Amino acid sequence: MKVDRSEVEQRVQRFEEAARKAGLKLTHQRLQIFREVAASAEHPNAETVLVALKPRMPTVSLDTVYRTLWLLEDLGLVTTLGPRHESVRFDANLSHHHHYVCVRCGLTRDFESPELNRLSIPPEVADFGRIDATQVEVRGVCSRCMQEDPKPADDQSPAPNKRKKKT
Amino acid sequence: MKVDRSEVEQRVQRFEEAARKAGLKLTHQRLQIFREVAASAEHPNAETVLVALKPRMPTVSLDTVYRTLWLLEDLGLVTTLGPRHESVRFDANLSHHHHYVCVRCGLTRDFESPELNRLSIPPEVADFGRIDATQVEVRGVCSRCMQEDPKPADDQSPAPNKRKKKT
DNA sequence: CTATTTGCAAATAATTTGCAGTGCG
DNA sequence: CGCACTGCAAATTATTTGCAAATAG
Repeated sequence: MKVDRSEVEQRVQRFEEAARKAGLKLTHQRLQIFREVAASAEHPNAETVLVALKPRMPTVSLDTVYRTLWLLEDLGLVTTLGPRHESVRFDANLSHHHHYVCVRCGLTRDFESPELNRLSIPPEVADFGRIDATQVEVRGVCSRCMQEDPKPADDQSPAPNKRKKKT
Repeated sequence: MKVDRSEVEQRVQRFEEAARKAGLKLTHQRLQIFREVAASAEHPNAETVLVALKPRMPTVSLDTVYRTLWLLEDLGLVTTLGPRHESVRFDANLSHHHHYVCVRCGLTRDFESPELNRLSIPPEVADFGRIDATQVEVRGVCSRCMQEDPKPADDQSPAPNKRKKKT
């Protein structure tokens, strides 16, 4: 499943601009790695990106792919699915519920809502396959983290290359 | 954050019954591990469960915790948050969108819905912290996986102890 | 030119597995 | 009282890091 060529070009352009603005070097690797994620609607992981890149660039290494992808995340040009470096978490709540997740510390809390239990999903989603369940995920910064540092999570200020820490 | 004692007891009872029905041994470790997850609203990971258990059971090992937690998942008594053994996936789609996720193979597809972009979140959720975004996750089994094996995902049939495979 | 970035290989972290002893049913 | 279950230690997988060589600007 490919993303529209025009959309890809637009994304790439946004990247080039952001990189330039942040004073980052526009290397062949970075361009290709970003293009790969931007062109895929499959939400690839690092390994997948590497494999897709190999034919074009036989020498890229997995670590460069990782470094670039996290860099892109820092720049706000890609997001991640699922918990970042975190480990699997287990949930013994079997009733239909929804989640509030703190994007800083990973704190996750359940909440219930009969209304949210009955969302109407666009009909085209059914084309992807069978639908078994529907859940709302609310993302934000929890009260505790807000106290520690009230800066906005979507901070676009020029602070590239910051390294992520373990939780 | 603790779960109601009565709720915990109910969950434990459900576990004991399920284990007995499946012919599994009700060991001290299993009981305690389940009780720990059942009593926490924090969705602990294996490590956290282990640490919580240590005072009561200084000899439990991390691998037993893992084995038990996956067993509980097989029994349908706990679910997992975040991708199971999977790796982080990256998403270059910056517009507000939602996800369809195949629980068998991990395939993830975006979809858009102006309606779902404006969900009303229960006010008590704001108590957890700041709300930055809201996303719907639709789970199911994708068409491809359905073809391979149309069995229901919530299959409660007596097939315990099955081992999970890598994706 | 020269600070960034890359590729390699070795280091970590999370999770799994083989095996011998232990205990539940 | 046997076979499922456990604990240990070693294996595997995903991701990160140190460092010398390569390269964008």
